[in-house]
Amino acid sequence: MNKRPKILIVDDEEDIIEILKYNLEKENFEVRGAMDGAAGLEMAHAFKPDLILLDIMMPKIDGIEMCKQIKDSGKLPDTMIAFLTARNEDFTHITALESGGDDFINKPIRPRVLISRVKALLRRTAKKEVDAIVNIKDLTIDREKFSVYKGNQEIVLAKKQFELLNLLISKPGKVFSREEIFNKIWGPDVLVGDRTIDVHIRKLREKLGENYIKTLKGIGYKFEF
Amino acid sequence: MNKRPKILIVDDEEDIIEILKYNLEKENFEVRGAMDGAAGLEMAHAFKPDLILLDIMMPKIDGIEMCKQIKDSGKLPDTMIAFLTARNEDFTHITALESGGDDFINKPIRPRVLISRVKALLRRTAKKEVDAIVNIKDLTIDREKFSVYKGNQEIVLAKKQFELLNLLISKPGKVFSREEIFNKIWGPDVLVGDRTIDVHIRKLREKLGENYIKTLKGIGYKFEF
DNA sequence: TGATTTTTGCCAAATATGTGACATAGTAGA
DNA sequence: TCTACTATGTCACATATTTGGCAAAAATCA
Repeated sequence: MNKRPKILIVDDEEDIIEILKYNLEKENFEVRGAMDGAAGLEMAHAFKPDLILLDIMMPKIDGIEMCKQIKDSGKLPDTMIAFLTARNEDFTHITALESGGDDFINKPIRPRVLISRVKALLRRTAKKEVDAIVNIKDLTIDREKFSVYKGNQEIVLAKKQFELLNLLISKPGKVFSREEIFNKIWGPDVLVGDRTIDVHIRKLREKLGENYIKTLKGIGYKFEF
Repeated sequence: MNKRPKILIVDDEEDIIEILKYNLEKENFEVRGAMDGAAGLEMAHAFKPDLILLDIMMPKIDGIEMCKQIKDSGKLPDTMIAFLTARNEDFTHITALESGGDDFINKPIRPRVLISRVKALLRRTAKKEVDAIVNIKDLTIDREKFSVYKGNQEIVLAKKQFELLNLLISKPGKVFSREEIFNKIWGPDVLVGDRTIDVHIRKLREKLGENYIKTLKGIGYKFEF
């Protein structure tokens, strides 16, 4: 890592901020604090931290609301948010994750745990790229050149076949329902029979081999890796 | 949010209803009140609220019973239920959770807290999307990949089996009545024999192992964690 | 114990998908 | 223009898998 990661702590208890700050600075992070949601929001946009540690229960704007505003604004796409919560607040956990938070850390906070969680979260930030060339299993898909290699053997795919493969590997492992496939490849208006997808899948399988595309009956298809 | 969320308050103290109503209406919610469980049930089905605030201690039908009846009927799948409880009633917390409640709000009620909890709960309703990946015991359920892992052993489930498991773990520990399961998985119209669920449960148990799904005779099934 | 409910093994019906043969349309090259 | 070729889509039928159901056995409750 080339620069000191920046962390913003938002909590209405000054003591907590101080303790966290002390521990994190010891690990060479750059730390700032804010004592309520409004101040936190402002500082988030000015300071552009890599990570925000956010207490849920706060006056004025609560942590969840603040998180939502940050995530919705889209202005800090690379900032991770972790909630600080009291134990036994299972419900808030769920809401917190739904608001777009990336993790939560239970109070009372144990410094060791805190540090390792923080580091783990920052590692996640580091890699976030989408590429024109995807390698998966022994396949290489080049979205720009419109070509697919198995090992270094080129496989020529027809357009629909390529689109289909491309869709499936856009989220390897994810199951795509037939409906989703129709909508994404044929568009919502085109009307084709329901055997059509099977046929294309079959042709793909003929060219690629049997061990890439898996059928889940009644559910859809997925690329297996 | 496009429409005014509807809230039903059920409490045997008129004062409480009035105070809550006043505060919630100020926030632009549509509020109704009922003074006992029976009336509450009736109004719940007629009014179809987004959220029910439910006192636990009530004459005739208590709050927990009322909650159970609503959740078991499966007819108001999108209605959240929050209990109003006096502090230090931990034991009721557990029962209340198992009855399917979604949150608790402690009395005495502080309007600020009330409002923010209510908003949080409604946010949950709106964004129906739950986490794609759930970990529980040694199981990992990935809703996107439509797959289940026990440790790192993949277990392949058929659609209905997956749906069933998914329902059960959506509230671990909660007892799902057969009726609720029917309504949620088959929908209110489909007609299948009442041994059908058992059969699917069996197949799930065959695949997962015996220690996950517990039968409560005459009541229903639950996922034990 | 008897009554009720659930589990289980076995099987049948319903459904979804795979496959081969074929129709159509578009395209490139002669 | 014609021909040969390919991509796409369709159909009918074969197959595989899932789902639902019954009845006997087992478990549980009262």
